[in-house]
Amino acid sequence: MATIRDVAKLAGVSVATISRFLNKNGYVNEETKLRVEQAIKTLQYEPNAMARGLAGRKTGTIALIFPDITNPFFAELARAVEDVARMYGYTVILCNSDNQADKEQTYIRVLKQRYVDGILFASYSLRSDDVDALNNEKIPFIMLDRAPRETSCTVVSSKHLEGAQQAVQHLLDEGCTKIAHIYGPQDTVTGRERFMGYEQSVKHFPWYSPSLVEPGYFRVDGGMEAVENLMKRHPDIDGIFAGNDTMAVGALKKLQRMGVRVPDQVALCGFDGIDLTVIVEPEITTVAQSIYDMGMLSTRLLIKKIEGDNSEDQTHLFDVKLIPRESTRRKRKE
Amino acid sequence: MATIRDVAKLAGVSVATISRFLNKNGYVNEETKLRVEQAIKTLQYEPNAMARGLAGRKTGTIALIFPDITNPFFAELARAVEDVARMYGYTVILCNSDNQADKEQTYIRVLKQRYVDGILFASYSLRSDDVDALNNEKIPFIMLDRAPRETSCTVVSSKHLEGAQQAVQHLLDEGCTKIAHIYGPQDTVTGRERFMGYEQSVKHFPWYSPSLVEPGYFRVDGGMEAVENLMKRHPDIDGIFAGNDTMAVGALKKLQRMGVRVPDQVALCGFDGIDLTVIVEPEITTVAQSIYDMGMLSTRLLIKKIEGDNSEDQTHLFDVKLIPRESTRRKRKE
DNA sequence: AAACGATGTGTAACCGGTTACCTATTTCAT
DNA sequence: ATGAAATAGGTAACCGGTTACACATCGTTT
Repeated sequence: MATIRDVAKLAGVSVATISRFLNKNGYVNEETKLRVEQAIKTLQYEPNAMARGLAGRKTGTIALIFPDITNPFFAELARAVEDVARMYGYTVILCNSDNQADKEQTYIRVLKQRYVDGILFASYSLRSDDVDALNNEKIPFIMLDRAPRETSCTVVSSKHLEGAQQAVQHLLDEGCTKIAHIYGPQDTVTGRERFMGYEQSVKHFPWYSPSLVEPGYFRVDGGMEAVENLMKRHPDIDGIFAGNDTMAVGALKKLQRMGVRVPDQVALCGFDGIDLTVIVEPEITTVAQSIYDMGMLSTRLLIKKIEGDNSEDQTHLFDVKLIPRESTRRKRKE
Repeated sequence: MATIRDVAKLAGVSVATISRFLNKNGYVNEETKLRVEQAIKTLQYEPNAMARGLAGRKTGTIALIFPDITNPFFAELARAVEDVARMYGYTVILCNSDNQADKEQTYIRVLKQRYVDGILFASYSLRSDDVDALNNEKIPFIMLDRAPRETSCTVVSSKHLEGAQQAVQHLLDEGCTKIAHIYGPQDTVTGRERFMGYEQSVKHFPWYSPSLVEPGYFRVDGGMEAVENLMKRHPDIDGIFAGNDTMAVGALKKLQRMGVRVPDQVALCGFDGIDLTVIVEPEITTVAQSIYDMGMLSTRLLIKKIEGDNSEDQTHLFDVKLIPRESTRRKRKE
């Protein structure tokens, strides 16, 4: 493989000129440019990213740390991140943390060694002091759906609380008179805020009871189990708001197995807007997040930071949108 | 950040000794080792991967090129690859090709620049001469489900043909008397071999007709459309073998919409064994590939190659396994 | 006693870029 | 006419590792 010195020799200039040409900084005469271009072409020269990284402390690499690529939500996010990164000439490193703090720590260490230019976090186990550490080391990073207390950093998230309220309101509008909630892990912002949204929307109703909520761990089987418990306690439930789509899918499955008709007997609404919701029958009403857009924005923000943007850290909140589908389309009482 | 020279100074030895210690090659006195260890700890020294890569031409990075991370099959594959890679101290770069040759070309160029140690291909647009080029440049790589003609390389794949035959046989065993096939892209090995398996299994039946097959493009909507066309042409179809699970899910959806009972009226079988098949109701019978295992094996093979294994290129064929589920559980005629 | 291999460590070149600093010429405003 | 600014490009140090080679010591073999 040709090196920059080979090119310099062939073009009859110094390496500095080649470097200036490549990086488009400093002055290079037009004629010289042509000669350099020619030399690069004949030698099929490709600058070595390793050397570049070492000398310039830029690797053109960003890391994406999240729980599990197998989860459709994160897969879509990853897709957006990779698309944008490629557009800007960056490469994406994939890190599955399984929400385990130690894995995350290892990743951070390894990524530092590898001089990644920035990190995108969509994982929940990060502690506040880890965030501080990153800040101190001046590694640009963005948090998705997670705002560490007290430390300033850029956060990209959705209006979970508002979305949850919309979901419950929608169920009420469809005529539901007793609405349960399957909630996600309460150590996540998403799980917590959606729970709160539900609670705030229903607590003033006479039918409300704390036994109308059940954990579902953001998983399909969790949703199934939750439904079973809920229906056992309250056979007269006629609406369920699941804290995410995965649990909603599980809920639907269990309801169908139990012979409960959706939406006539029980209406069901999820949260996230992943494709799974339109794959099942009936299709599930959901509060859609702009997953792809969130991925795009966070990547753009990260790259901006990497490339020297020093503006204040900000929290970006995305609107969510209720998408009514069959799982809540109830025949109205006249 | 501390460098190797800082460590050397503190430990009172030369950089060579530190390097030898770190890489466990060459002799280092036991007492010296202790001093070096101590120095590394006090300075919180982390070797710089960039410098290592430049000097040693090893980056500890492998790339995974496939169509789309959003596809559950590839997501699971990616998960396996990342898990194994992490175990061996490698980092995974994510590349979505969308099966576009130009994107793949760009990736290969970029990845070469970045000195990835090896590449895992699960994308289909690669041409034979591209493979040759990789071979010439001595970049270790593995192909998943794709054997380029004439060039030798390591391939990891499944017994698609056999699996397809199993699927059809299973439908026959369940009493189906007219079986259609929704096929995937014929420029993919997977699509082609499964089609062939179907054809070979049914062509000798009197009911067989070429109009019993319909393309579904490996997509949900493709599966839906295919079912519509098939049922229009042959309302008496009582079994469908879909070339992958995604299309099977689409087929199920359309059948349900059309009011066709699954499995009583039409039995349905997919291929791949992704989670989607147990999320829908009824759960879909499928020919499961060992997706995770395939990912693990190919990553192991790749890393072996990277670390100097020169043994002959081989083709590894995984067994597939039919998993009977509700979508084919028909009441037998006595 | 000489020769040899194993052990232990240091020196310095090298990997392939970037860039601070320097020199030289040309342009242009005062 | 003159000095500042813009243009053009070269030299060499530097990024932080790896490793070939040299050298020294010590135990073992012949």
